[in-house]
Amino acid sequence: MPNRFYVTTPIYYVNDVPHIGHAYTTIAADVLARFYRLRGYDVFFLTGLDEHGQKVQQAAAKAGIDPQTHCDRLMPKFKDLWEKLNISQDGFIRTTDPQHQSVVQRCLQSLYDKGLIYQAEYTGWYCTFDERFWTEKDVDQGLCPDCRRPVEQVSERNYFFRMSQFQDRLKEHIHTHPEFIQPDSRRNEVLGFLQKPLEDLSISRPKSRLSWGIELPFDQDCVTYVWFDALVNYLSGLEYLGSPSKTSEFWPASVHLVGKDILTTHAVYWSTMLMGMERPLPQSIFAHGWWTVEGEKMSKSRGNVVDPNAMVEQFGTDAFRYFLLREVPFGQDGDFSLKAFHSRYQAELANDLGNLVSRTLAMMGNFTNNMVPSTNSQTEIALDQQLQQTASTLFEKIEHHLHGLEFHRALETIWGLVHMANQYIDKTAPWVLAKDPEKTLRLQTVLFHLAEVLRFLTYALAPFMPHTAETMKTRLGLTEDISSAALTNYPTWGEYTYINPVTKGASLFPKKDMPSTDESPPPSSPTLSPNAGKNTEVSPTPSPPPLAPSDTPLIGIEEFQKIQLKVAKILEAERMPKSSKLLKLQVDIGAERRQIVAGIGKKYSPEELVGKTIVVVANLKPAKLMGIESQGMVLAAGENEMLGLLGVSEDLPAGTKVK
RNA sequence: CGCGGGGUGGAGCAGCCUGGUAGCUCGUUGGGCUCAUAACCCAAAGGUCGAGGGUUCAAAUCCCUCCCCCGCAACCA
Repeated sequence: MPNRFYVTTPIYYVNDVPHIGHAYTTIAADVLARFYRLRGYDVFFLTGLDEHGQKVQQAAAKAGIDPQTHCDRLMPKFKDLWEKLNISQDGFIRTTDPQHQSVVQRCLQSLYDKGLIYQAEYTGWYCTFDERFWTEKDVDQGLCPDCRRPVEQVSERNYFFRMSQFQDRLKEHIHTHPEFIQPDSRRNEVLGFLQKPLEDLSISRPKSRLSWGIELPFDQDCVTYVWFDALVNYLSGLEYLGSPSKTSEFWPASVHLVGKDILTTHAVYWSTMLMGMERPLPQSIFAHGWWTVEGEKMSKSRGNVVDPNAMVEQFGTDAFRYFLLREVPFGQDGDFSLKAFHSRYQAELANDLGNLVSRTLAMMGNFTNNMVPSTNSQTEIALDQQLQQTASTLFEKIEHHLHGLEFHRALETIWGLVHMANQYIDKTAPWVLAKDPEKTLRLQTVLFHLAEVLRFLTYALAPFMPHTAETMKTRLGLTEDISSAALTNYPTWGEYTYINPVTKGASLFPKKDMPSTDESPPPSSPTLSPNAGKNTEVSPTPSPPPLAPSDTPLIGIEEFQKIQLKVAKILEAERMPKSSKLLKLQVDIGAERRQIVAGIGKKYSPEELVGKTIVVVANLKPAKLMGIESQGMVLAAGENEMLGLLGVSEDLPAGTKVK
């Protein structure tokens, strides 16, 4: 009976624009899947899309199409990207698949039948605009903490899953299964979360508020809430996308890869759901880190979201895959910078690996007529043994590192061999041997050793850089299959008989100029809706909803004239205590003096502001900010982040009207 | 005292849990080589391990205090 390996990515929210975060998880899963296939395991690799929920419903309504059509239109951006990134998923699930929906309903029904789902009245503060509930604590003076509109107290019928029942069992499980939640720091986080009493989980929404979802089998007025729908994909995908005979054999999953933001959901919600359904828990849930971009948090408003498509165009699929996994340990946060990418590309891919392949094959072309010679054991020396030794232990090490999801260490180890091969060439100096006819046997031995190293590297790289491995295989004239079950046993040094000529070919990784930063990718396709709300946590990096200009209604001139803008001079400025953003300003607006609190403290220091001439709204209703009254508002540019104050180009006196 | 992460040669990091010659990559400098994608190989220089105090025969590592940076939360009239 073959070993089995079942790996999943989260299902991504279809309304999101695919970015580096999505690519990261999926590439990692792909490497694992490819590696275990190579090792002869029976592998199932599942990824897909979460297509239900409010944001989809809204976006579709806005586009004037039905939600399913909307999803069908968006789906290819993910599927195409996975193709481009050489992702070898065995199943691509969509939560709108009818089969998925029926599995979800079956799960709901089984929990309901066991008395694990009950109905209750939920009362909370509801914001109609955001269409969401807030807790007592969130609500600020009767206003929605998000949009500052008034909230109202609303009660609605809801179904709850008795999650609280499983709290102790879950804690126990985590304690007795150290591998269950990884890395360790995350495990502690979850245990910390479980210190507090666990509440029951709301799993339904009335159709009146949300219709785009899966109907509860026991109440046609409700749909199930996103989490229940989404998490069940890990079971349902197996059931109808996997080969039927294998369904039961693949569960429990070997590893769920998730972003750190959705760890609790998986570790707690999903685990307790499985307990309720009397299914075994996954062997492990691994939470990886997040990427910043050039040192900054990735966000749409900053416009620094990395489009994987653009990276692939610039550096190629394999280089992108390599960089993501090599740059940062999988459990940690990392920074994506073009400079770092370029530097690794140049040094490690072009110079170390690419050049190794190139110089080796060139020597075979020059000295042995493009053939791999055979070794002559009599001429072997300690140096050769050392190389053999390192190559022969390579796969054990890779397997060890991949078992712990230490992709970067696996790659580091592979590059250790690359490095050693380059040293070997230098020390053996084949070009010197080639000049001396008496050294022909030794030359052949050296070149044979180099061929073997390249053959081993080909296998080792196959899961990480499938295309490169394929090219190397062709160049070396290998006849072996490097895609599946080829490493059921690790390769043995010297076992392979080279019969085909080698071909040098073009550079594996041609040198590149440092790409200019302003060569940013074009904005995403106009059919994409910019919505990605907070309830889309199945995707690794939910983005804040950006402003949609088209939503802003036009106003007439008379309305604009209600706003009284004036030129003002800053007299004093000081920081508000305990606030990083707020500054308290005293400004002169001609006739009077005003105190204004402004959120510009990140960009400006109080000292540099004094004496500046700015523009303020003079007739804004006063408000209190952190206890201090603000009698107006300064005008500044920028979306989420304040980028600059508005001034006037002429030196105008304070109080001048602006229109 | 809101939560968390971090401060180690020019840059980016490892080491810290389980005290005992401070390590890696890049960069710099010098050298070697000419098979190769001006690539490769060797060597050297460069560090009060944020500050102070404590424990110890011994502290980057353990304990206390302080300073600074970065996320999150709050704040953005």
